[in-house]
Amino acid sequence: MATIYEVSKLAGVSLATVSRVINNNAPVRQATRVKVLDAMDKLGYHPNSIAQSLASSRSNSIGIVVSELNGPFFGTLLSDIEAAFRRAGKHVIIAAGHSDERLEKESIAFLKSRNCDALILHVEAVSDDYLRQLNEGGTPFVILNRFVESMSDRCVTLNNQHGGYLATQHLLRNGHRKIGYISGPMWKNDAEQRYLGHLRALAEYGIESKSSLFYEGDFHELGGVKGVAALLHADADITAIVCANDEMAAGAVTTAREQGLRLPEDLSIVGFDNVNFSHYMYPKLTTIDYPIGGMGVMAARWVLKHIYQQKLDNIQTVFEPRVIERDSVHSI
Amino acid sequence: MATIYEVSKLAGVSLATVSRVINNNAPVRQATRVKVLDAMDKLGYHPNSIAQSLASSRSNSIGIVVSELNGPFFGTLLSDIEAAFRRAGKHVIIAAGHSDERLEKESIAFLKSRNCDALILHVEAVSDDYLRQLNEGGTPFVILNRFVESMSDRCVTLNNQHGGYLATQHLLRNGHRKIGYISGPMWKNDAEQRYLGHLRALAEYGIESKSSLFYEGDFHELGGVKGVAALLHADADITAIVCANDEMAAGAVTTAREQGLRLPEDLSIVGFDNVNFSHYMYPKLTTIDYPIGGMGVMAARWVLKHIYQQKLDNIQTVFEPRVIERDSVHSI
DNA sequence: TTGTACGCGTTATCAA
DNA sequence: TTGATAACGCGTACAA
Repeated sequence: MATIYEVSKLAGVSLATVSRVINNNAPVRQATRVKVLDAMDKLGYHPNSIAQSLASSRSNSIGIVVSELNGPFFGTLLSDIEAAFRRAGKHVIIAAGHSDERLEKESIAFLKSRNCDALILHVEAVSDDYLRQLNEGGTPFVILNRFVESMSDRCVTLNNQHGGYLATQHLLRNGHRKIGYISGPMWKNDAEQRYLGHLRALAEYGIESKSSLFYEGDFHELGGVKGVAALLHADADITAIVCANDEMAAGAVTTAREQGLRLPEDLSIVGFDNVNFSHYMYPKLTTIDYPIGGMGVMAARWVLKHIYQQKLDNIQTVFEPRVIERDSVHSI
Repeated sequence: MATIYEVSKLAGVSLATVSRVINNNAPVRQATRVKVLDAMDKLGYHPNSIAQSLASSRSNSIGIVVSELNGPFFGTLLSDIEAAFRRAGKHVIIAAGHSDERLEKESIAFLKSRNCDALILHVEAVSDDYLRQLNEGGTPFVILNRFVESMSDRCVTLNNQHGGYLATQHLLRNGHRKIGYISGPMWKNDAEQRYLGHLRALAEYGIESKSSLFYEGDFHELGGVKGVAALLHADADITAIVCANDEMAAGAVTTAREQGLRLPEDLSIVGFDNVNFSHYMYPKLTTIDYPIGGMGVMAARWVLKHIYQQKLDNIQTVFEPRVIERDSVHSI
């Protein structure tokens, strides 16, 4: 690999000048610039990004922590984040936290040890206190899908509560009154918020919530499977169920059908997230759109703006969910 | 951030000794080691991986190129690769090639400029010649899902042809004789191989292929949608269709049902890949398992063994597909 | 078993 | 507008 030194020799200029044309951050006479560019071309020169990093104490890399790398939800998130940074010549280093406190901390430590210029965190298990402490640590970060008081400007969140509200309201408007709810793990903030929204919609219609209509799942298929079973068992005349995410909705749909119910005639179901497979389901799932890709891009823009001084404005931190009407809700 | 220099001062030893205990690649007296470890602890020292890289001309990072970051297929691939490297203290840098020649080349250039120690490539658009040429370029790489003659030991592939064979054979064994085929883009190697396998199974049963039973799709949902429409239009008494991947199968299922067909009674469908949503479908999709996660891990092991000198054996380069029987095939 | 000294390929400061 | 030259933080011969 050719170095900046060889380029400078071939072009007959100094190291410094070559560096200047590479970064074009200082005036260089056009003729000189051309000479340098030519030399770089002839030698097939590419800057060594490691050396650049060491000298500039900047790695041009951004660390991302997500819960899982697979799964439809994080796939679109990562895809959009990667694209945004790639355009800017930055690269992402990705680590999986698996919703586990130890692993999340390990991931963050790992990324920091990689000298990331910034982090984008979708973490669920670590405490707010931990994050506040991390905040003192030098490496700046943005938080996805979670609101921490003292760093509100760096939290990109969905209005989860409103999403939960919309899901239930949609059912209510379609005439349903006996509505089951399959929740995510209540220790997760988004799960709690969605449920709160559900309760609010119910309250608006003067319906009181009953514990027999609630099931706490795991945000995975199995939670949906067990959830319908439990709900149907406890209260056979439920006409609709809202699932706090699409994966559980998938499990719910399958199980309900296996129990002999016609969907959506006998049971309406609405999901949450609008992941890519939700319209491969049968019936196609009515769900709440979670614009995760856009939120990822916004997090990326925050980093680009505040860490790399790009001139960007309109950093939006709160996103609104909306209903995606498909075929899994029956009007009664 | 504390540096190795401060540690050496505090511990009262030389830089070299500190380096030795960090990498523990040279004898250090136990007492000395303890002193150094203590000093590192007191200072909260963490090695600067960038400086390590520059000095050792090794980045401990592996570049991965996949077609898409989202989508169920690549998600599990990336997840397993990341986990494997993470355990070894390496990290991955991921880039999307989008099945486009220019983007694939750009991605590779980008990763090389990041000084990756090795690359794992799932590329479809670049030519074999390009890969052979890349092979001269210094950065070693492993190829996924593609066989290039002169570098066979570094190609981790699925026996796609056998997969195509199995899919059709399964249908044949269930009594189907009029079988449609929705292919991926024939310029893609795996699409071609799968189709060849299909033809071979047909031939074994003495059935000749008809062009009216073939449709070239795009490996996406839309291909399945258009595919069934075309196939059913051309030949109304088809009893089964094999789709060259699960996404197309999803589109096929939906469209067939919209055309009033009962599945699987009126039309059997088999997919390929066994992506995670294939059992969220209705009917649950019978498909061919593509052990993509395991193949990714194997690629990672190759890198660990050959680039990082880990003592690993049993590098398997050819994987075998198998039938996953679910509910989308009807026996006649 | 330990220390010295140089090199890795850049950036950045200061003069010129 | 350009050129010396000192960092950047660490690995690694080579010497002791």
